[in-house]
Amino acid sequence: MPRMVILDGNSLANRAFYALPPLTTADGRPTNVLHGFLTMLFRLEQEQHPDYWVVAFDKTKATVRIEQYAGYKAQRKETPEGLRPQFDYLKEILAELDVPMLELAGYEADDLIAAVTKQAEAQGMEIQVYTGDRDALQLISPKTHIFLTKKGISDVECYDEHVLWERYQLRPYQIIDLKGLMGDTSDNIPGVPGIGEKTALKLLWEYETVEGVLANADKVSGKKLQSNLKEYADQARLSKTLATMLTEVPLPFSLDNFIYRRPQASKVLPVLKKYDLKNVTRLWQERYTNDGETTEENSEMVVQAWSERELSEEGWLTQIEQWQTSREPLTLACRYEGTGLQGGRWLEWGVAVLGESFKLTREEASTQVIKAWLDLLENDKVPKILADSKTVSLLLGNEGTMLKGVVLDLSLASYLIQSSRTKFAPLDLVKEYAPKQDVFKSVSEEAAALAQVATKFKEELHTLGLADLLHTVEEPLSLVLAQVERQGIGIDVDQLKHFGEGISITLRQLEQDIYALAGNTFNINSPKQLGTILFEKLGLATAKKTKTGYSTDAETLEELRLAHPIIEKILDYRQLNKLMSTYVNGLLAQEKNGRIHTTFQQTVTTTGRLSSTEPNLQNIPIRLEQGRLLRKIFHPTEPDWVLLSADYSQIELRILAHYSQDPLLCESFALGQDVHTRTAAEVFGISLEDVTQEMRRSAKAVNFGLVYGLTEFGLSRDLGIPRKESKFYIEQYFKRYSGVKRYLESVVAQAKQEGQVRTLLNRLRRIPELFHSNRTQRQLGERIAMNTPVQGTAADIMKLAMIHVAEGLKPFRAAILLQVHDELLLQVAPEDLESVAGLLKEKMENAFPLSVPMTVDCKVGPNWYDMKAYKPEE
DNA sequence: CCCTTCACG
DNA sequence: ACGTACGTGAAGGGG
Repeated sequence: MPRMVILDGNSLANRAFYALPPLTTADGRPTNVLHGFLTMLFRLEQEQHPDYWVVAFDKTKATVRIEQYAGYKAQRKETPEGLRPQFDYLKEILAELDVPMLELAGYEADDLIAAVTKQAEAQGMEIQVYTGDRDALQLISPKTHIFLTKKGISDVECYDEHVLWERYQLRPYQIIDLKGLMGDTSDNIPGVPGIGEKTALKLLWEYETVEGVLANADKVSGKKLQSNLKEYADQARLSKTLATMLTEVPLPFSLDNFIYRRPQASKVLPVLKKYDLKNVTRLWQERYTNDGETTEENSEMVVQAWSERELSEEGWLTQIEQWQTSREPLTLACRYEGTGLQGGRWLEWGVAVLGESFKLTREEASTQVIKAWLDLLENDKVPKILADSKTVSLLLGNEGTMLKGVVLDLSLASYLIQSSRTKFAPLDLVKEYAPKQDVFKSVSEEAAALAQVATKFKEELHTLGLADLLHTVEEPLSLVLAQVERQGIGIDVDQLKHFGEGISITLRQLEQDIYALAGNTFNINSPKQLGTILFEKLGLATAKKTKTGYSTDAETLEELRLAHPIIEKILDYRQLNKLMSTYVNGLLAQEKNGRIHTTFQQTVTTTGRLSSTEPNLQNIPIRLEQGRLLRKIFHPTEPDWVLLSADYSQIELRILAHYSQDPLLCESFALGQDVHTRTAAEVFGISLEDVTQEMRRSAKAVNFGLVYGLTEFGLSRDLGIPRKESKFYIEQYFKRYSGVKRYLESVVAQAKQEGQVRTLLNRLRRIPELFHSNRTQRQLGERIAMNTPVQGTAADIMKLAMIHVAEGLKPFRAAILLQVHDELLLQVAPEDLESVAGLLKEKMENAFPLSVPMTVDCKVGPNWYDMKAYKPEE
């Protein structure tokens, strides 16, 4: 099917103008719109390969709509100074690019777009409309998709009938009714007073159209609303008319004028140069020179439409029966409501296998078919491929169903292949190999597409040596995480509220004190207002750092502590306010039945660590006593059980020792010494007994810095010492620990050669920063190269340990509650405490033996605050 | 929506 | 001369 891409020139130019900083040529002509528009154009051309394309522009004189309504667009501001000339520049460039343009006296871009869309549809084309204007959603059809700019300009979001329905529960034709009711201030479409988006949607869900709403004005709830609907009925109908895009535009030529022609360098490069468009030129060259075209065409796949088979009830039962024994992998797509534990419930399944696809809908299937289907999901002999299996298994769990037999989780696979990715939804995964795929028309098409890219993912996993990591670590771990999330941790709501009340009282007092000291009230939480008070009103020492104003962070304030009594109050206030808003209120908002269930993200970090959200339970305060007290509210979910924690001691330094094989560092761990004291002794050239607390503190900071990629700046800031001194420490360190030095240098060297680093379990991180044009970025790249193998290996080992622990826990009354990077928190029945602690220590220490010993320390207590060291018997 | 600040490993 | 420690998530302000 030929593909037509239509761009709304005015809307996109406006977007670009406001989204981008005011760039200019050397002689001062504005060019930000050119940058934005052309970047988007090139990207779209590369990803979509249009067969036809056109940019539509307004030709505003005496539009048809002004005849209908004098106020139309009356409110619209004059085209801003910097934007107007850019339309001419843009048209000049588009002409050189051989991109067809369309404008017609008396019509807006909108109407031209509608008209072209209609013609193109009639000729059986697939149409994509790019615009920032939501009005265009009315054009959506099975053949027409709308790409709305999100933030900025080149980031777009594809809307089809399904997406529209999911967002608004509206059909495309209702978009004009929506506008009719709520109006549009930017076009000065009045709508009905008092009706915004929320109300308009509610009315349309009930009565479908403006006419339907007006006819039922008596029935709607709310007196004011009723009278407004009656009073402004005509205005609503007029607004709807104004919002309707005109399709009956006399287009003077055929669509053949819009056939895509490949731009020619001889014409394009001069005009890009004329407007100083360096970045755009670079994009152009990447796209059209050095045979980018051919290699890309070769690697790009197109998803085939698999035949979709409809099954009768009998058909389903026999088919499921066959799948139960065929051993053929089923690729599954699941549509659901809610999110995992939060009210997750499946609605539809897509199944793809052997070139055929199927759709199972909850509403339509008989109970018998559903039962057979769920049995199939629970059969671990039936191999399954799907994306984000953790969420799917959690939502199935809500209704007592298990998901077993997952042999490939595509989201996790994609994360290992490209850990810097941020999107892992099915469509994003498919687009990775089939960039032309913009949308799934059905859940069965989704499954078929996933099945086809699954092959590519498997190839890629093997090429990169990541299959083992996926199958032996990430996939089994996702099952463990699902259990942990469902389990949740116990929390004492009353105690938390009480804690919050205490804080509130102090907070109110501090607030009053601060206002008194400042001489007036202001918003203490606003760095901007606070900066004004401190540095202008009170005239405190000129701010140390600025970026978008005065810096008021704790580090800056700490230096001003003695300068004014208000500083200390503000620091206290900040600390307590953080506790109150993030922790007290944040946790209370998440509590359900005395428990909190976090979500562990397994595809977020670039190093392989987990992250925790909604709420984040990996950053519960511990460093300061005031915050640490909060840990009292976390307790086991079972009465009389206890919390058991186990944390790796110095795991990252041990990994560094293993990698570097530095004799001193290895010896230190082999002998079970305090590694910071030993480091101090080496750096200061004294015996262990002579190391002071101060020296140990310095050495500890050096050790800390090592894993981050040590810098003089960082160390001097951390220890509050001059750069000279930190430089000295680092030199001394590397003199004694020359193996560490050699190792770190070799990691960086290898990373620069390969553009990537790996962890012990082969986890991969690419480091484009190493080749960045900016020196700071390149240095960051070097630190990443030093840090990632260490941090990532620690993550690998912990993940492996979690899998072994979860397995070993089965005979016992115990459960994992949390993972905090180098710590596991469990709850255990007292009678199993000793066995479980022994098991925990054993599994964690031996998860992946290194050339230096691993040490795990256990603690036990009734809550997460009152934890006492616990040594299980051997 | 981006920035600042601050909580953790 | 510049600007930096590595990896995260949440809340609040303000454009």
